[in-house]
Amino acid sequence: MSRKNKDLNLSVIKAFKLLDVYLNDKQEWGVRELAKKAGYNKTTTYRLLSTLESLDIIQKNDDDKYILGLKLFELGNSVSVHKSLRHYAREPLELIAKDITETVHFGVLSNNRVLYLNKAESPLGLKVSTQIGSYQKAYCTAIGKVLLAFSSEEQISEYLKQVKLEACTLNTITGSGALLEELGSIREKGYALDMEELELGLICIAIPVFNKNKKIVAAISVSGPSSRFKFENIQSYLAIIRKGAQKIEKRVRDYS
Amino acid sequence: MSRKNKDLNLSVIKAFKLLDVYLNDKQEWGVRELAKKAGYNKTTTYRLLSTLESLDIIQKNDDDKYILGLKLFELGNSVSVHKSLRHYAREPLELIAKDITETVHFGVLSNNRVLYLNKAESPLGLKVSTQIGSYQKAYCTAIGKVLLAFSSEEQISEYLKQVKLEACTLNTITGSGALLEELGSIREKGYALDMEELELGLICIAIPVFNKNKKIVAAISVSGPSSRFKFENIQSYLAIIRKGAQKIEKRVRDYS
DNA sequence: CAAATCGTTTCATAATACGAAACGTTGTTT
DNA sequence: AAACAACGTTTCGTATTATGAAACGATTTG
Repeated sequence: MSRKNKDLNLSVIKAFKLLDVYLNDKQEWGVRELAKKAGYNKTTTYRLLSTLESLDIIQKNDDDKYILGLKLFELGNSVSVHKSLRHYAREPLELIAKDITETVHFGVLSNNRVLYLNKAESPLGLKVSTQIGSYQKAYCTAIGKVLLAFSSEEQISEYLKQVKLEACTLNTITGSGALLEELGSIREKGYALDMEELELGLICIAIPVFNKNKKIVAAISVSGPSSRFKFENIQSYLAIIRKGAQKIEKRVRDYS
Repeated sequence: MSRKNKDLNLSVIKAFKLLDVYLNDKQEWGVRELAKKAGYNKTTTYRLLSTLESLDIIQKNDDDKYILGLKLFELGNSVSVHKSLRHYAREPLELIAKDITETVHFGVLSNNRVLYLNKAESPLGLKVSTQIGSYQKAYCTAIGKVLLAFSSEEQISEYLKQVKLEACTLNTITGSGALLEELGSIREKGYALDMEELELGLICIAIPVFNKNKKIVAAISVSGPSSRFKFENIQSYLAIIRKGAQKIEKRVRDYS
């Protein structure tokens, strides 16, 4: 292992790599399988897990499997970044979800991806279900495209430089020119659509949330299965979402 | 430093102790002040912070101060413990808060304390505001007393053995006998009141949430300033809260 | 009842975390 | 403008600690 720029604490990095495994796979692990997955010796893994357990970062469930602990829940809720945004959006999102009966998301751009800050789920059985705090590609989601569309030109060109537009479905926009055109169209219309560009059968509509300086601070999206999402409803959906967006905008006027 | 039962990874413990500081104090720190607060050498603290920063567990704000990072937000939202409870309670809490216009909390007992799993805040300016994921004393809060009251006899006597009933205000119940009597009264009435027992000027009312086996799984409380909380409203408050509790109970019938 | 698998412990060794001191910047005081 | 103070950051030799193969005891499985 070569010397890094700064000499970081390797044990700490290992500990968090273990936690990271929980984000990408299942939520309960034995020592040996987690060690294998993370690529560590089982003794090391055991000791790290024991340490994390002593801190309530990890805890054991009834089957003696290791799961993420409540201390992480506590720490996660103390993160101040975007805290007011998360908070202000909550009630309006709930009302939109209730009116439209589809899942509503609220997010911002963070490191070229959409970061979901909050959501309100559809009451129906068949629904989109995403994890708050998780990330998604921006270029093939309605919420991501609307966030990009109202970003500055520099941000958009930076995005196109850094992100590879890979096809997720046959509908995914994979050309820079086509995406720029789409973003222009979104700016004109004031909303974005995702017509099964991320996933087949999944349709979304999204609108921006601005601060008092007309700068975009976040976006709201509504997602549902193509079987329920009818074109004739889009205008009524938009009216409902805009009402929610306006409530949020009133509360985040000074956000930058 | 003497040898512990298990040899835990000290670096990992130190890293999380740093994060813990954020829970009890402010949310942005410089290296030296955080080192002083945590009791570590500034070089060690710097290296741990750098490590955590490389993992997005910590990030720097615009003033180059270290704050909790979005990776923690992501991890915290992935904690599976009580996840369904948190989720199911959300919309009903929002409706209660809207109807009563006071802050609503939803919590469980965890290690002899109340763990707040969710909340919905009062729309009013003067309001109670607690952090989701944080803890509070059980014996002097309405939500804690109702959770205790409907616990098993063993759990209650264990609680009394382990917890010291310290006075928070002049109204705090500090005697075991008096608390047992209060819990009995709560079981009879079906709800608990906190008449400024935790904090002067703060009044709460709480009711239990049961699963289909009539076992308590959580509780809902409504909290407000004594200036607004009138006795004549209690019955109407209870009706609203019970409606919300029933909605949650329908969804958590199988929770144990 | 033997074999396999689990979480856990041991121990000598190699790796790395450590802190005092120095460094380069920045903002403030004289 | 010079001196000072406080900050985050880097250096380097040393001492602490993390490491993993192997062994262990307990369950589970064939």
